[in-house]
Order: sequence, then structure tokens, then C-alpha cells
Amino acid sequence: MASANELFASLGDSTRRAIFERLCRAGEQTVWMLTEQAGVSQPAVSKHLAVLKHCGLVHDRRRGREVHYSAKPQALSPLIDWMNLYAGFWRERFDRLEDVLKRMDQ
Amino acid sequence: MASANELFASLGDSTRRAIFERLCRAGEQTVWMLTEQAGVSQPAVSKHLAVLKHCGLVHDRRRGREVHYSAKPQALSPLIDWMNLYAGFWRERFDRLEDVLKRMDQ
DNA sequence: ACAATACATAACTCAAAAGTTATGGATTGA
DNA sequence: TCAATCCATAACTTTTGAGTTATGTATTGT
Repeated sequence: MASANELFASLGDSTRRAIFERLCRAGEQTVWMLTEQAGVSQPAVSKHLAVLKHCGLVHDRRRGREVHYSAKPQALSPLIDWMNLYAGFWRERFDRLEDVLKRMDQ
Repeated sequence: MASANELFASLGDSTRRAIFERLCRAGEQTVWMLTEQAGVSQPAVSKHLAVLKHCGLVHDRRRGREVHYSAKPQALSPLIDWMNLYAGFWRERFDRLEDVLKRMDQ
């Protein structure tokens, strides 16, 4: 499980976060599909994906010469924990979110 | 209100996040108190505080020649919204999958 | 008034990382 | 088998930003 530190650093880059968001919204995507809309070169996208993969935010599935990436939002849970700790005020909103994440673990 | 982008970038630096965490835990602190435990120089701390202030994560209160900084965790709310959004996408798909599985049982 | 303290800003250095092009390995289709 | 495609890695360049030292601006105490 990645640390909150790694997760914040990972999602701190806007290009990388856009890739993660697209995987969340549009589901599984090949590297080429991601490259088409990322605004950067294919190697740049591959490097971002490697970073995301390193902290568990994405999963890759090889099919022939294509590699399909998908989001793993469960990996966000250390961030949820961090927020829970430092933003106690917003308890109610967190409780709903925690339920979601618990179901994700199963 | 700062964007999720700015917040992620702000908290992506570990020194800066340590400062924010200390303000959350220990309450109001002067720049000097923060410098003593930050492991970096006073100007570095001031710059981090400026970044945190720019996205609303801290508030400063001048008292004579001291400046007291305090955390404003409410500023984290765009991050909470972001998490709710992207964990929510996952939940939707989970629900759809559940529906599919239920129909398969029948 | 003057020295000392607290902080911010300026100017700069330097390292990390985001980007590039070039290339290699694996797979598919002809 | 051979050209084309998909992706990753290597090598390199460039930019960003975190750190430094030096200095400026208030404010306090004597």
C-alpha cells in the first residue's frame, strides 16, 4: 500500500491526474487512447502510467501488443485516511465515502 | 476556493505537508516555531507558508513582529469532493455489476 | 535612537522530474 | 518472413521548484 506521501506526489502532477481521472470515467484504455488526449508524447504517458502503477492507482493487462490500463481507486484509501485525520470537521461526508471504499475492498 | 489541482500540488511536497499537519495538530504557530522543527531554513518555511496561504490552507495573524499561522482544513473540501466523485464512479460500476450478477442468478 | 528580533522578499543555485527524440522488444497481419 | 503497430526504455534536454544566502522592512526592548 502506497503512503499518503506517494499518492499526493503522484496526483500532484496535472497531466498524470488527468490520465487517472480519464481511466476512472471512461474505464479501461490502451496507452495509445490515453496518448491521443493527453497532450504529451507516448513515452511521457508511459512514464506517468509507470508512476501511477507504482503506487497502485492503476492496473495493466496485456492483450497482444496492446496494454490496457484501468483505474484502481481503492488505492486512494490512504488519502481518505489522511483526510479523515486532518479534517475531522467533515465527518459526515467522509462516512459515506468510507462505506464506498469498504465495499471496494471486498 | 482553490482547485483540486492546486491542493494536490500544494500537499504533494512533504515538507509543506508536514507544516500543514503540524498546524492542524498543534494549533497556531509562529514562523519561528515552525522553522525549528521543519529541517529547512526560515525563508524556505516562509515560502511554503505562502503557497499554503495562496490556496487557503492556512491563515496568518500578525501580532507585533510575530506572525501566527493556523490551519484551515475547510480548504480541503475540493479534495474531498474530488474523492467523492472518483470513488463514486467506481461505486456506480460496482452497482451495475451487482445488477448484472443478480440478473444472472435469476 | 539604536540594537536586536521576526518575518518576507530577492537573487541565485541545484536537483528532481517532466518533457523530448531515438530505439528496442514483442506482437500482429499480410 | 517482413513490414507495421504498440508500448517501454534509454539517453538527453529543459523546466520547475525547493533549497540556499543575503538583504529589506517592521516591530520591540533598552
